[in-house]
Amino acid sequence: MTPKDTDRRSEILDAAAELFAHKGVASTTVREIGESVGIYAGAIYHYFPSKDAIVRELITGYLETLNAEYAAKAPRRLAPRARLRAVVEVSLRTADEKPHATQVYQDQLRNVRDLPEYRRAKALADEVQRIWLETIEDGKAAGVFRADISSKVFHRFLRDAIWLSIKWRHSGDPYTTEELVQDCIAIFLDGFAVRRARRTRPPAPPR
Amino acid sequence: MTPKDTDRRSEILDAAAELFAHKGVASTTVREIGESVGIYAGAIYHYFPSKDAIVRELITGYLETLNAEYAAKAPRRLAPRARLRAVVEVSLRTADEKPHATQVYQDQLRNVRDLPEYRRAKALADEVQRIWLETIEDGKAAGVFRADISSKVFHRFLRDAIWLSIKWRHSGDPYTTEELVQDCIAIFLDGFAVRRARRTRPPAPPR
DNA sequence: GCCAGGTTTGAACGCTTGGTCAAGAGAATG
DNA sequence: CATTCTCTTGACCAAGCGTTCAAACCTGGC
Repeated sequence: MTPKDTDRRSEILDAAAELFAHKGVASTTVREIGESVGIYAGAIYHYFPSKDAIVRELITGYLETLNAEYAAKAPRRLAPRARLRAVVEVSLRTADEKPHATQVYQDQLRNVRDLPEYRRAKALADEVQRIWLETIEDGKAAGVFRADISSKVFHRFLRDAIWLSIKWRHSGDPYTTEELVQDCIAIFLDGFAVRRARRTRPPAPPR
Repeated sequence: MTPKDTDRRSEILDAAAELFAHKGVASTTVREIGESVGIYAGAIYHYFPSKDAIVRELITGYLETLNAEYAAKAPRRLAPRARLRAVVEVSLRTADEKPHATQVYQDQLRNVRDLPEYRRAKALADEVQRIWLETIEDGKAAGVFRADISSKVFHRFLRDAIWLSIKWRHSGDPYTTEELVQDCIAIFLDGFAVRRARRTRPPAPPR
């Protein structure tokens, strides 16, 4: 039976991602990964040098595609609001297509970001953040985003809301990614309050 | 040396919370907890029947104070916008005062919510969610929140943004909790876009 | 000085873990 | 049929885990 040959590797990667996402990296054993692919644990070490190498490849791969997508779909030439929308859309779509890797990334990066083996992952994560902040700052400079709220705070709120959406979206959901993007932009840019008159602080006091 | 006597128990609880929050429950050993209190691992079992009992007590205690605070500071008689603000403020303040327990709660509850030992924790978590949703629904009914965005989605975005703020706030931050509450409400209710004219969808199409 | 009882020790137990490895299975090639 | 090579097996570590427990330690009251 050799319908898939070099596929074993990615089969292991997928199975590991699912298990890691579902019950955490630390409490997933190499034996479980093997079991869910239908091989013994020892065979896994034919494809990967260690359990941690699997985790690392998952995280790095995820961040690479994310960055590539940002570059392709959210170039700087877009107007800030459109670019932010594109960034949000790419983030949500990637989370939707690779939910397991996304989750592993969130759960793990904080614990390992200072380890030398993860230097590349950290660099990629920094680049992701750079793009977000650049988009927000450009929008402020253009006068379309509020200058009275810290870019970092806004970035973190928005990023966390997006990243965590994978935890509550389940596959059989009729709520599409497109709708989610729509609602996300609606809430974060225009607010959840019904618009009657000006309600709170005046926009962008000069300072 | 007996300045604190029955305090041993809470000393263990605090030390465990800090370790759990910092490196995860699974990869924190009972020996480490003991070490950080200055006793041997065995002695911990004089106060707690198991490691899991410590986790459970942390989570349950956190959810209890959170619910009590909601009841005290965000009663239903408040107007929806004020009540939502109060809920946000209580959540952020509790996260600020008990950052470790908050983090353990976030990291763990998803993994254990169906275990019978955690029935009480699950009930408390459900009550927390009930209060959030009630506040949002009341606001929609009163016409001050947008009816064109799902309450669940808004709740989840806001909740996740708040819960995760503890991950990026560090103790020496000059950014106060009061400011954070302010910015949080500003973003989520009024939006990050500068208000010029109506920008996107009309408010609350009847349906 | 002595006792009683809560508290701590320190070693041990049973078990699981990530990782290793010599041996072999299986197919493809010649 | 023999050779070669990739992939898999299954037993095997050493290390580390949560937990247990008899024995020792303290400390306050008599």
